[in-house]
Amino acid sequence: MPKSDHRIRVTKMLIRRAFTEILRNKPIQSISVKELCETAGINRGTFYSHYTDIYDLMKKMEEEMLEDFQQALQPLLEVHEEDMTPVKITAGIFQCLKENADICTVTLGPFGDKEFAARLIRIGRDNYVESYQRFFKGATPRQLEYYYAFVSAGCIGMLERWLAEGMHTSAEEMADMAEKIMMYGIGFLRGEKAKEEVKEDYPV
Amino acid sequence: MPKSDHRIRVTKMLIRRAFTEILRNKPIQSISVKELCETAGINRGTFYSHYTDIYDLMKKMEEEMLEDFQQALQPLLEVHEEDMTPVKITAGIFQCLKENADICTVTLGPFGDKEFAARLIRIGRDNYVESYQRFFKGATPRQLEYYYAFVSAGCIGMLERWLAEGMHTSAEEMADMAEKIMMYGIGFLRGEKAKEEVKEDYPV
DNA sequence: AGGTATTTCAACACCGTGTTGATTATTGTT
DNA sequence: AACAATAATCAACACGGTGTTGAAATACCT
Repeated sequence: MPKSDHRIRVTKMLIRRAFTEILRNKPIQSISVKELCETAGINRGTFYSHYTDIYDLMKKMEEEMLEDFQQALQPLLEVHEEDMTPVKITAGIFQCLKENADICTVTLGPFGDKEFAARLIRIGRDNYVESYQRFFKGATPRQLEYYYAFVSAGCIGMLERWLAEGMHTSAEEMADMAEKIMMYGIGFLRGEKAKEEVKEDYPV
Repeated sequence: MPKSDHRIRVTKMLIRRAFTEILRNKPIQSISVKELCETAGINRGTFYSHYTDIYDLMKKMEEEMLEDFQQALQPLLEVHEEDMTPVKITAGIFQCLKENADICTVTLGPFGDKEFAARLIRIGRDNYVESYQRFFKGATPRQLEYYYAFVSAGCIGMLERWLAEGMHTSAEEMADMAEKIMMYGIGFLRGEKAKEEVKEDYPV
């Protein structure tokens, strides 16, 4: 039982390369299987033996990226050492997305898939929300809900802008900005005077 | 020259009603003109005399919604009285979207159009950014850029959640939450202790 | 080299598309 | 009420992409 045939890997690679290639100048809804196979240089029947349609292809590509993402996130969250600050975790996330930039730029781009961003958010959600929940006992569940909705979407928004600008800023700097905005809101633009007041209350 | 034929308005109404109806349980990419016309109860040729395809229909619907949106926003931004607080403006925005809920729920929903949300953001952008720019002289342009990317996407995220939950929370409360998160970040969950420190610095 | 798995190729019926021209129905105007 | 103009309907059409088939060719792994 050969778990990975060389031909299959080549074929999938060709398909995916052609897919991201086409997706650069054309929205996904106007990509046909025929066109994809022509630019990939493979037979149309071969495509159908791996995917059911274009959207199935996209879903599967996203799936694999998310697995990478989760795998990269795991060690960051497990290590409970004192030098594992929230900023480092966030930086790790940015770094991971930078490494999968080819997929992320299209799937998070203007023609991208909203559901993908939503799933990206959900992964972080479970890990963060409970520590927030436990900590901010004064806050209502609804407030927590909306706070999370805001900051998660906000991070994605920052991420999209980052990818759109070619990721010139370092992952660490991005993480630092994201962290500060989440912590201090607009105070982020005024420096970090409020930092010390909040620091000791923040859950690790 | 009859500027508005009764038949046309009826037809368009039927089309749009059927469109939002179908969009409730199915992504836009799998909606065919044929299916749309059948549920709308009109001839397929009639559709093509008004729109070129499904996406053209969506774009035109969004267009009209955005005009409404901009019109509703205008008076809020023009009035420079002291009782026109940022919260009231934001509340006005939420209220406007609530009134166009039928379109917004689908176009901002999981199967919605990313570009629509992006345009919604851009409308507010020009108005807000310059006042931020003028005020936060210490901040770099890039920081401003990313701050705006974060909070605009954050507001949309909150909005999506709001629409998804049936808009039970009042527009004012939503606006208040959004405002506080933008201002104080996670401090929002801890009450408003930091409020006074920042207030006098915030641009009207 | 062997048998197996994958890709290729041509062909097929099927369905939605976008357009056409003729016909019918509805509108605003006189 | 009668008119011309406009809009909606209908049937029909060519076109192109879809998804599947079976046989032949090719590449893989041991």
